[in-house]
Amino acid sequence: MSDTDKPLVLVVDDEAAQRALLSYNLQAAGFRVLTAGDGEEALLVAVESPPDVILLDWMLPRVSGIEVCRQLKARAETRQAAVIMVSARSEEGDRVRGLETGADDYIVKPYSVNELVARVRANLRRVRPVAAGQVLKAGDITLDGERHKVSRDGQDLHLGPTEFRLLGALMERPGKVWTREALLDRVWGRDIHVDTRTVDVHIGRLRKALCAHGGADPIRTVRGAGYAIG
Amino acid sequence: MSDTDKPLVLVVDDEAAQRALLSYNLQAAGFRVLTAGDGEEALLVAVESPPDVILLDWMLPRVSGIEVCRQLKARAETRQAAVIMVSARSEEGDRVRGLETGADDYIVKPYSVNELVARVRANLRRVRPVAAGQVLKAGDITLDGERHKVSRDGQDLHLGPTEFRLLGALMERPGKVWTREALLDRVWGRDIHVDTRTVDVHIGRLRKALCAHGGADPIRTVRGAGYAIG
DNA sequence: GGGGCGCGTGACGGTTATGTGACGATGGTT
DNA sequence: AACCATCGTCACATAACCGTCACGCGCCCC
Repeated sequence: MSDTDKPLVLVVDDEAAQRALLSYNLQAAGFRVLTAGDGEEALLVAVESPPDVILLDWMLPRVSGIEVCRQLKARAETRQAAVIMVSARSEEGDRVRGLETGADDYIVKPYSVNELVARVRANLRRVRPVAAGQVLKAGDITLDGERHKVSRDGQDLHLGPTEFRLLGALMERPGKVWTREALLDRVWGRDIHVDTRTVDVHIGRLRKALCAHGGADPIRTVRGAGYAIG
Repeated sequence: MSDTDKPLVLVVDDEAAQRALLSYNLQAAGFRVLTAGDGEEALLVAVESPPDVILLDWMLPRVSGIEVCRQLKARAETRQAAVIMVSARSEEGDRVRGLETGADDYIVKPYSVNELVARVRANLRRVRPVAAGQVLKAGDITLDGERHKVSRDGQDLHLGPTEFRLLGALMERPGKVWTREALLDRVWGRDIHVDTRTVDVHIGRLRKALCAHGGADPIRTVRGAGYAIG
């Protein structure tokens, strides 16, 4: 139940001891953790159950971390995950190459566990504020990312999964006008073949849910542009 | 629709791999991307559909990047685009020569994709503030590109999509007198066949909207030339 | 002063974007 | 197996918006 809500971190490292250490600490910090011992396994696992954050060791047997990162960023299921490259070297060249392939952050060994967890949190908050369990507010609407609950004026509301994610996206930046394409990217995932009008329908359902106990429509339609909240 | 709103970036590089990498990352960052493999192609493409930002490799076959830049800055269609020169060398001399020919920015290989995207964004803010989500002010009028909101003296105003874009164009350069043709290019998009008088009508509607809550007409008509704001 | 020209503007028909109810498909649960 | 919730698509209605026209006015130049 509340287990599926927790952010999912994938740890990719060829040393079992390292995997165990990170896994333990990350779980203690409230994340679900998957592990993989090499690049191929990492790709399989990541596609199977797409993580929110991926800790990727630079040195991997067979397939290099850099290549894994490239492939992760090329797949629809894993593209929006935050990738943190972990490296034993500190050369600037590697750093540059790591970021070039699309890594979102970079951490150099040796590091403290606290620092690592902090980095994971920071990236998570950036990529998935709702999944990070933050509480968002816009006007009289409150969205609890941890409990997956939405309330208006104290009244709890019932939303479907898609409506919840849609509202989450809108509330990440109250006032910002999202195009339908941007919302499809954010809520449905990239290159999912879904008609852009589907957004309209779900906005309609979301509106109905938000106004179930009365109150004005909090969602603003901007003709020719998209939708915004607040 | 919202597609026309997205900023357009032209990538000029003779290496296909480089073009693909940049293209992918820029698209992921929300830009539309065109590519060209040499200087001649770049000029053709740029005139055909004028980009907002041009990434121009220094080393190009046949025509040098510096020459392409000069020609781009000499043409009306591409003059207002931001040109970012990309160079493998780091000599100060080249940098100076690059900026002398009219390049707006300069980036040296190797660079991280994040850095590059940041540079593109920065230049875009200068060239296309509204699409970049900037907030523009002219007198007592405020236009918020991200929220698609216009207010005067604190009062929110309601504008149609075309009026919004029209006001955006005018406010990007307060005081500048725009010809009707220039506004048609900018607001309606080129290769749209629309009567130039249509501009007048929309200026009229815009005026009405801007003065809905009182205040003087902020738009100045320059007889025989066009319109300006501020 | 008169004519020409450029501009402002109200009206109007056509087009487009959006709201919304209905429907079948899907997958999980009892 | 039947039920329930949710999803994506479609079709239709409607309201907002657009582009054009026509008319009238004021400015400018002769």
